[in-house]
Amino acid sequence: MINIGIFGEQRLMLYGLRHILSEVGDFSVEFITTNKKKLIEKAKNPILHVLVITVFDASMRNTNLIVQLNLINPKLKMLVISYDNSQDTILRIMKSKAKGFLGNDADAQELAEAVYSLRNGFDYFSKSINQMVLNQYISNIQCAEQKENCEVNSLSARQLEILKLWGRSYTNQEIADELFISVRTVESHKNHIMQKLKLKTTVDLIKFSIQNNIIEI
Amino acid sequence: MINIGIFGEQRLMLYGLRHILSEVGDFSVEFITTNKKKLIEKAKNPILHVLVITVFDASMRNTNLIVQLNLINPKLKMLVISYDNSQDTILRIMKSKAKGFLGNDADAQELAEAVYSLRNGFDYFSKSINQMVLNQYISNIQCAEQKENCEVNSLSARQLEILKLWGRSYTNQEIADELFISVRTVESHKNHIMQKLKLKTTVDLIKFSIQNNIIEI
DNA sequence: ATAAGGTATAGGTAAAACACGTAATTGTTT
DNA sequence: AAACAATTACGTGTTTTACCTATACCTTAT
Repeated sequence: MINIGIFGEQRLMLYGLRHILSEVGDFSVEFITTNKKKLIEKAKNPILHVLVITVFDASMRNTNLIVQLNLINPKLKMLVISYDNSQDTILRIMKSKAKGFLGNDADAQELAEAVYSLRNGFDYFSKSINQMVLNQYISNIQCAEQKENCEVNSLSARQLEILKLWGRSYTNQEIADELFISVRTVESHKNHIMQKLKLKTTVDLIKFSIQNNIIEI
Repeated sequence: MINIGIFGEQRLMLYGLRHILSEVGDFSVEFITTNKKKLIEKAKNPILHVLVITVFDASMRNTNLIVQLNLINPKLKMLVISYDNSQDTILRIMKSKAKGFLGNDADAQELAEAVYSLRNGFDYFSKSINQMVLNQYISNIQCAEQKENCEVNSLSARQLEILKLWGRSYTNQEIADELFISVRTVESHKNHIMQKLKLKTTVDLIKFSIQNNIIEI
């Protein structure tokens, strides 16, 4: 008997998954919830084996939740079912320490297989996910093992200062003038910030900054 | 007995809905499919009463499908279940001649109610949705009274589409590829958006988009 | 004490994004 | 018929990023 929790924003999806799980294997669905706070409470329960998380895509909101859950209960195996199964999404989900991923084309049988795999300590990826993505994932894991914390606290005072000004819609030139440094230095700082946080686009950086109260919306 | 078809891109969701429907009412699920061509074939069947369509959001791809289905079989009532229940999405789905809309917080009971309503010739919208739409009208009125400043609605469908993709960290090139247009056109759209909203920086545009539920954090 | 590592500074180069024009086409509204 | 908005796209110049290298400074670990 495998104890399962189900989380997601779409209630009907959760009900559906509960039905499917009750049919395809020896599973006990302990809870289903659309509420993050409740989820975080329930995720602490050590009897829980697998947490099924349904998401839209790999937005920060979703990946952060997975990271957070992993910190709270590292033994809990997370299986992510995403509506969007683009490469980028898959990689970001896996980076956030989920143990399994199912895309749009997964069926009930694959869901069961995935749950069993996770319970037995193996990762599980949808068959449709190609090898290239898997390879990238592996290299990302190795990378993540080397350098652990990619958090707000890892940013220096100066880096935060630049981020804050930029978040107030300052241009690089204006930031440079404000801080009496070269525009190139401002650029360098931003580059370093992006590297540190492992972000790729401006949009991601702004989202990160908002979420971490560095800039105000 | 109400004859139902189910369509959507996520197989597990479809299985789940079939389970739920078989439990909550006197429904006969005639087919489920993730394939648009098959859907269009099956939608012609006059015995079909209600078509349940699960979508991600109100992208052109989705709204066009609904419009198309309505042309093929105007008697078929379409119930849309959307993952994204932002105001924009709801309004767009409503415009595309779907007869019902369920958001994330709908449960099995509401699904059944919606199907019965549609079968009986009534429209059905999630209770929470009504409130949201109402709120939007209120904010529109306030907006009109104050300024022309909160012009979310002034953005065209295409402009919103570009904004949403960009908000998911797509590069201009990726947006262009996705929509089969030139990178220069994407730039033009962004320029027009900035002009319309009277914004000056990328940062401002992202903040605006987050505040107006155009992009997710 | 010397090496290693992070930080702040800044430049080179190429690519991407942006600002500000112009403009053809299409559809809608008046 | 004329006016207007939306979609498409290009020209041109500026700004910002991406990805490097590099130096000076400071702390920490060996």
